[in-house]
Amino acid sequence: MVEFRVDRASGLPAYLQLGRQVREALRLGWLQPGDRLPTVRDVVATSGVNANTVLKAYRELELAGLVEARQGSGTYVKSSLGSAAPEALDDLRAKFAAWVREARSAGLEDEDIDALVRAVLSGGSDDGAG
Amino acid sequence: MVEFRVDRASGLPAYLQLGRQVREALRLGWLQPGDRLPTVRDVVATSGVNANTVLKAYRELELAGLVEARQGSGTYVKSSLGSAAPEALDDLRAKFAAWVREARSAGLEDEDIDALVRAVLSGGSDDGAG
DNA sequence: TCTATTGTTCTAGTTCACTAGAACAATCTG
DNA sequence: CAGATTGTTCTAGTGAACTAGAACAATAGA
Repeated sequence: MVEFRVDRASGLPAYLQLGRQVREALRLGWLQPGDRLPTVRDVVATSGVNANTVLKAYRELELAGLVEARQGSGTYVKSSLGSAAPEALDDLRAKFAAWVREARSAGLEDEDIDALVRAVLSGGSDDGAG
Repeated sequence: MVEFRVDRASGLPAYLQLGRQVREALRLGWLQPGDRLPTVRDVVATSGVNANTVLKAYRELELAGLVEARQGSGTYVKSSLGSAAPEALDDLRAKFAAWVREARSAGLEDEDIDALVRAVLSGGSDDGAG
């Protein structure tokens, strides 16, 4: 079962946060075809957002072909998104977690780590000769 | 000189994107006290956002004590944010870039990498025993 | 002083995210 | 069939983000 976390202070619309979390869960294998998402009313009770907002998120996922809504039953995962083997993901996650630990012990705050990661991922400069 | 990139499709308000980019540049040492930010009109011409939007971003940075606006002259960096040594940052960046390359060669798409990174950074589960 | 540059303020309006509440429709269970 | 559960639709309204355009204020430099 996926647990949604909606951060109202992030500035990102709630329906986008919900959609992103489902997509991430799909990529990491936490959600697989056939799994049921939390009901709209569940999410309303858990996260405090309005039913229409949840519905908007679910509808976009359905338009993308990722989930399927069955009235009276629930919303189910329709197709997967992951492109990597679970073992590879585990291995990479462990290595990245180690890197994070090293960064922390080097004195970096969480925001520093975030900035660094974001710079590499969006910038794409992976050669040290720049 | 910082180059702003405003992605209107990201869902994140433009003024937040601008503010975040300045903060990240401060954390990575790309901006230092005394440096001048692009003028409001520059940003307008470059990114296409409205002057009021740019001003909103700059004003929040000024409220945070990070920059100082001097009418007729420009907006200048007032204080730093980085908590780590430049060499440590370089070293960590190289290591993380290597990890990204490894992830790509393992078949992960950029979105997979993003999901994995986000999960580790926000979840904090860095032990493989979960 | 004069001129260009830059930050600043103001008004007016549009679009989108979100809320609130109610009602309807399909499915499952007994 | 009856009742509970779930997704769905609808109307109305609020507030934030953003746009557009104009004008003002302070600084730097000739």
